[in-house]
Parts: sequence; C-alpha cells; structure tokens
Amino acid sequence: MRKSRAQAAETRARILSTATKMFLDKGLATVGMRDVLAGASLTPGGFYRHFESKDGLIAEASSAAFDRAYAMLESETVGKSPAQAVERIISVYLGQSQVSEKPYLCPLAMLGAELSHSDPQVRAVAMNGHQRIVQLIAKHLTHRTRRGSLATASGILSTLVGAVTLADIAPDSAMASAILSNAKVLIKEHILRP
Amino acid sequence: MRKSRAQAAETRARILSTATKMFLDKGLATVGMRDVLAGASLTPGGFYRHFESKDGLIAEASSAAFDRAYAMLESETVGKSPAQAVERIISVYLGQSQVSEKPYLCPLAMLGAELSHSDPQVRAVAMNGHQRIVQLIAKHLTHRTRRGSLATASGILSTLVGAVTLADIAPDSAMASAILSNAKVLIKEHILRP
DNA sequence: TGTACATCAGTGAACGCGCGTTCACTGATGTAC
DNA sequence: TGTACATCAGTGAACGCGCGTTCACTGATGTAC
Repeated sequence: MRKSRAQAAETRARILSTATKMFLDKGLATVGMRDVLAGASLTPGGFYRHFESKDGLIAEASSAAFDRAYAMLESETVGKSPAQAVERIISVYLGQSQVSEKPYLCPLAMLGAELSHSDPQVRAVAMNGHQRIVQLIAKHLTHRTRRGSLATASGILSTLVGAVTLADIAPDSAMASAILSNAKVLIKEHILRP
Repeated sequence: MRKSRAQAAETRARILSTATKMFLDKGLATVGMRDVLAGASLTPGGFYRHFESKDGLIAEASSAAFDRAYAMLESETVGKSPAQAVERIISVYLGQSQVSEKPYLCPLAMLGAELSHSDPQVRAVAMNGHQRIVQLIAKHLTHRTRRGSLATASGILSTLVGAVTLADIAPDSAMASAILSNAKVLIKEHILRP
C-alpha cells in the first residue's frame, strides 16, 4: 500500500486544506477527527503518519489559514492608490462570509474566542497574523506618523473582526448585511474622511 | 434528601450562575457537564431536575449573561450626559476582560463565533442582546436621525466586540492593552468628535 | 394541631456513544549492490 | 540493469476515556384529613 513521496505530499496537503476549511467553517472543537478523516478520504493510521495530533493539525491549519487570508488581502491592493487599497481590504474582509466559495476566511473572525482558549502556539500564530494584517492596512493609511497609522489600522481591524463575527451570528442575512454595512460606513465616512 | 422549595430555587440559581460564569470564561464546548456539576456542588440527578439538557442550560445561561451585561452597561449611564454616557459604555465594555472580578462579561465578545454554531434559540437570544446594546448606545448618540444613530451605534459595537475578542487572544497584556486602547481612540477621536 | 401519605430535590452508579489515538499489518516504493 | 531487501504510506480494528444522560433509590418537605 505504500505510496510515492509525491503522493504522500499530496495526501498531507489534502489533509491540511480540508481541515483548514472545516475548522474555519465549524470551529475547532466542533470538528472531530472522524470529520477530517472522512473529508480527506483517509483512515486514522494514514493521518497520524503526517500529523502528531489534532492539536498539531490545528496549529498548522491556523497558520495556513492566516497565510491564505493575508495573501488574498495583499493581492487586492497591488497597483492601487492608498485610498483604493484600504477600501478593497475593508470590502473584501467584510464580505468574506457572504461570498459562496469562501477562499480566504480569516481565523480571527471565524474562530474568535476559540483562539483564546487554544494553546500558546496557536495564540502566537494568531497574534502574528493579526500584526501582519494591521501592518498591511497601516501601509496604506496616510497618517503623519507610522505610529498613528498602526494605531488606526489596529482599530479598523477590530471593527472588521467584530462586524464579521456578529454578522455570522445573525440568523437572517438582512441583519447580517446591515451589521456589515454599518461597519463599512463607520470606517469610510468617519475614519477615512479627509 | 428532599429540599424545600426555597432551597431548590437556590440550587437552580446556583447552577445557572456558576454555569454562566464558566461558559463565558472557557467557552461552550470546553465546559463539560462534570465541570458545571462540580462548580455547583451537585450530582447529575440533581442537575437534570432543573434543566432539560446542556443545550437548555446554555440557552438560559446566554440569556442571563446578556441581561447581566446589559444591566451593567445601562446602570453606568444613569444621570450622565449623552457624551459621558457613551464614554462610560465604551470604557466599561472594553475593560470587561481586564477587571479581575468580571461581573458583566458580554457573550458577544466572549463566545463570538461559537454563537454562530449554536442552535437557533441561542442565536436568537444573542441577536436580541446585540440589538438591545445597539439601542442603548444609540440612545446617547446625537445624530440628526434615529436611523443614523442606530447605524453608528451598530458600527461602534462591532469595534468593541472585535477589540475585546482580539485582546483576549493576545498572549501578553501589553498587546491586549494596545488593542483596546487603539479601539477606544478610534471611536472617541474619529467617530465621536463634534 | 397531629398523623399518614405523597411528592420530589438530590444521590450516585451505570449507560451508550463518540472522542482522539494506537498498532499489527499490507504491499508498493525506494535503495543497495 | 536486475535482483533482494528495507522502508514506509496507508488500512482498519481496537483501545481507553470522558462525554451527556438515565434511573433506581433516599429521605426530608409539603399536603390532606
């Protein structure tokens, strides 16, 4: 039954990709090993040849999710003016749960408090991801000082994370849209006005 | 072993209060029935005379937590000017995780995404709680229209929820304080300026 | 008011179940000569 | 290049454990007369 190195690497990538999607969708505690195994079409023995434990998988999945989300946001800004770049980041972030394919869900909004209860490794990954996104936003802000840009960017990200979290709780999409729209208006009209 | 009606009511209240605290502190999935039972000094049979199931307990605990948080925020505004009232709400909300006794933790920030995965009843309770807090904030905003006040209040609450969520993930208190402070400045300097 | 009985708050052992994980095994892939 | 052997990706049954919940039981409380 042994597979080639290439196939093995493919299996590992498949596990990681499937698990990442599942964790972001349903939460760390809700998703069980059997869900991951079924999603990756694998049996226990196969899985544990690639990952040490569920916690190990969670750590790698969080990291992968941040990389993906960051890359997505970053790619939206290339070749854009500062104002346009910030606008894109805000719109894309706020729309992450609404688009059907959801290729760039951010763990900060999707897992939220569950990250606070995770082990230090995962929390470190999360705060690193947080800092990267803050810096990405700050890069396109035109404050007098970098310190000021970072502070505002941090505040903006709090708004984005809160809005997406709350919109996902809303039972109907009308309320979800209202929450997202209010957050967007708040940032654009109040914070980004000249 | 039968207890008087009064003692029984006391037991029920003790379960609810203990469980509410635990759920807000550690999350819905993390806290097991055995934790709740030990916290309330009770055995299984005793518990199930008061609550139908863990889900039933979660529903009541969420509701109780929102009532408590709302009452706390509301009480901070009595006899204050609109500007002072809003300032108090923001400060108290942002400080909820930092004060040691934590008597008014808000489920929106503490449970976050975990609420999205809960059953409709709990989600309804959460959105009702959300609306009440939005209205409380809006009451003290001085926009030209009520519609405008509600929209801004909704945006402010998103910022508050996001900031507290992110601060709780931060591994060190310096970073947590920075996140909270940035959110506070963002709201006060940008949104509430005359 | 006192007595007899029914009620029911709370005990604690036990249940079935799904959790994350282990391990003996298979057989194709990779390696050594 | 061909052969012999070692490696190891993946299978699938099984493990121990803790989960939420049930139930027969106890005995003080509440009720009826």
